[in-house]
Amino acid sequence: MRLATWNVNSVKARLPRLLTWLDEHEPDVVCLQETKCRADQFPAAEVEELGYTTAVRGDGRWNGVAILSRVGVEDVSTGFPGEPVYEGAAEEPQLELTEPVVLTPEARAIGATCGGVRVWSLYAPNGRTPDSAHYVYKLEWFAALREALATELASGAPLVACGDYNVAPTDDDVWDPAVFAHSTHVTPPERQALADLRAVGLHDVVPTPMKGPHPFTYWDYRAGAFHKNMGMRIDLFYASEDVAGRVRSAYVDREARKGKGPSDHAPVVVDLDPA
DNA sequence: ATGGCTAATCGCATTAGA
Repeated sequence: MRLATWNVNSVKARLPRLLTWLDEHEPDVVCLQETKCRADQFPAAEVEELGYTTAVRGDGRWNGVAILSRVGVEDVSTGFPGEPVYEGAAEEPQLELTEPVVLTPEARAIGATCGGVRVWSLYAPNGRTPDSAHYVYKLEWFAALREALATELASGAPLVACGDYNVAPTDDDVWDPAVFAHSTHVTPPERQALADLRAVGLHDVVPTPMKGPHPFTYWDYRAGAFHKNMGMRIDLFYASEDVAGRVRSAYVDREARKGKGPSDHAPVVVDLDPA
């Protein structure tokens, strides 16, 4: 069974590359993040032609997550209990004041059971700066995620929680720790949030880099960062113990970051032995 | 050759990404 996670940075802008990638790599399950489109605008028909059924969550602007599967999609959860609402959204001007503003959680998580594995596609809040409300929201989001996944893990079912975590687990997971000294993605509370997730029974399946010593998954579009391998490992594949024990291989497909019109993230691909 | 941002939006400038 082949699973993958990929922040595509707009599924519409990336659709030709996504379809080519699916055709070439033939994954059974793909978790997508930053689809940046409403659920009803997701190109479901195009991926269905390649044999995939879809579970999609998107509210139209930023964010957006999806699961593609050719081994079934059952028991879809559009989000998890306790998802925090980002209050900063309330500061945006409202054009229509006739109705009270109802804030809903952003489209950052979707779960489904695919081929007997509980799969979550996750897109953690960025955090922006460590002194921002968005950073507080990020930590709250991780805390709620931990509770939700702990509940699911208690059932004993095989589980995968993969996606763009927006946290580099160690200093080895950023190209230059000094550059991130006062930034999000590397602060002790963010790394503790990852440790708290591992503490409830999740294992970090670290992929093999296809080049260089670091399995980076993200490179900024600017300043030739990819060319210079100025990257970060922030797309993570967390798995329950039994799934982690079935991992035959895991790698970063940095080929998908090359060429014209790539996402700024590369897919992480994980092959599992049969249960 | 993998290159110096990119995508979406009530757009021609702003916001967000990380």
